[in-house]
Amino acid sequence: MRPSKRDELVRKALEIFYREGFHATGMDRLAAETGISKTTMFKHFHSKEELILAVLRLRDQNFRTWLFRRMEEAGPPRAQLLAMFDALGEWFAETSFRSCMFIKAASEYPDPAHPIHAQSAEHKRLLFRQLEKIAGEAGAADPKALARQLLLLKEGAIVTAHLGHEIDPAADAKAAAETLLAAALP
Amino acid sequence: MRPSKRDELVRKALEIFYREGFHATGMDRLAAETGISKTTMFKHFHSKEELILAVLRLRDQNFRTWLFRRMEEAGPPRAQLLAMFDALGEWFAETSFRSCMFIKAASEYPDPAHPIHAQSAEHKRLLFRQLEKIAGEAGAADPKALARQLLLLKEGAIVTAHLGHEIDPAADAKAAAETLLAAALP
DNA sequence: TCCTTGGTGTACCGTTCTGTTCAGTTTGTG
DNA sequence: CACAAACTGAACAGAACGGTACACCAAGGA
Repeated sequence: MRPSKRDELVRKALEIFYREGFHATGMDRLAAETGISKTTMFKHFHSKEELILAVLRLRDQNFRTWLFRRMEEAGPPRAQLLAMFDALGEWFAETSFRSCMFIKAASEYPDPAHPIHAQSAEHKRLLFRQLEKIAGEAGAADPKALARQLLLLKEGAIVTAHLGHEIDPAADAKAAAETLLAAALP
Repeated sequence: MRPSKRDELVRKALEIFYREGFHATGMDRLAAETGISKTTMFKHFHSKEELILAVLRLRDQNFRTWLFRRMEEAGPPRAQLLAMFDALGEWFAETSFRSCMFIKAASEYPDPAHPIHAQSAEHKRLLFRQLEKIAGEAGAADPKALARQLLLLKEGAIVTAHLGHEIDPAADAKAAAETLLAAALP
């Protein structure tokens, strides 16, 4: 039962930060909504920034696990790449969807040298690595280039789903991805 | 000389909000950095939110004027669509580049019903309309669909340029756009 | 000349921010 | 039972937050 409060705090803080934003959520409100005393919060994390970094680590784990699992279930590499957009579509359809936590974090901490910004960038790099690997397995002549293009569609779809007027950005992205795959795969 | 202070305030606030973020920039700091007294600021805008909305209106004007001019200079419709990504590349290369102001605004005001969020969405819709028009002139069978796909690449490139590790997201987006255009145009 | 309009400077209001202090209470384990 | 670790509530700093009050100044037009 040792680190349960800590984990509980990070999990609940993730929800609240994701819903309300980082600067807009004070530590007092966090304590009130989680039911965890401020004293305990600051015993586990010496600053709000440390807590945010822990939240982003958890989000990175959860998101990559979820997405990669969904992709793997699709079978062959080419289908895996397309399955990413089906997974995105399900995510966008959730009522709790509020864009990508890392895009939001980078928006609120725009200085690239800031730890929160840097850690958000790291998440994107990990996604790229995995996509590059699958693109290679699919037989792409330039797996890096294909991965970069597919990720552009992914980020664009996320932003558009949050901000745009479009009905189904995930479907648009998938259609575009099919065109790109047709051109990049043998 | 009548409304010069007001315009000056909006212009300078735009810079600072863009660089630092909305929540992170207080009205006191805004007054200090612009040299305009807080009294005057609150005489022109009755709240911080009103000022932000004025800033976003200015940004929308500036950005659309700049981008559409760059595209028009490229000549025929197909070249115009591709020229968008060249313009993005120049923007990303500026040292002051810090992502898209509207994506950031929507990140900090995540509730879609919030005026700031809604106005940011309106900017994206105006971009879509223009792209749809050009896609139609270029002879696309489905101009709406093509415009949506190209905008996904644009948003993705912006986010990646700000957050990612990639060297030249604008070039990646342009390459992908060429593939999409080849498939969508006669 | 007078009077409006736009701007200034400074002090202030109540609230909220991150972070701390301290005395006291639970809780699992030897 | 005893002990240490974890946790709590409430109060408190000091700064920053959005926003206001008030007295004053400069310029332009009637």
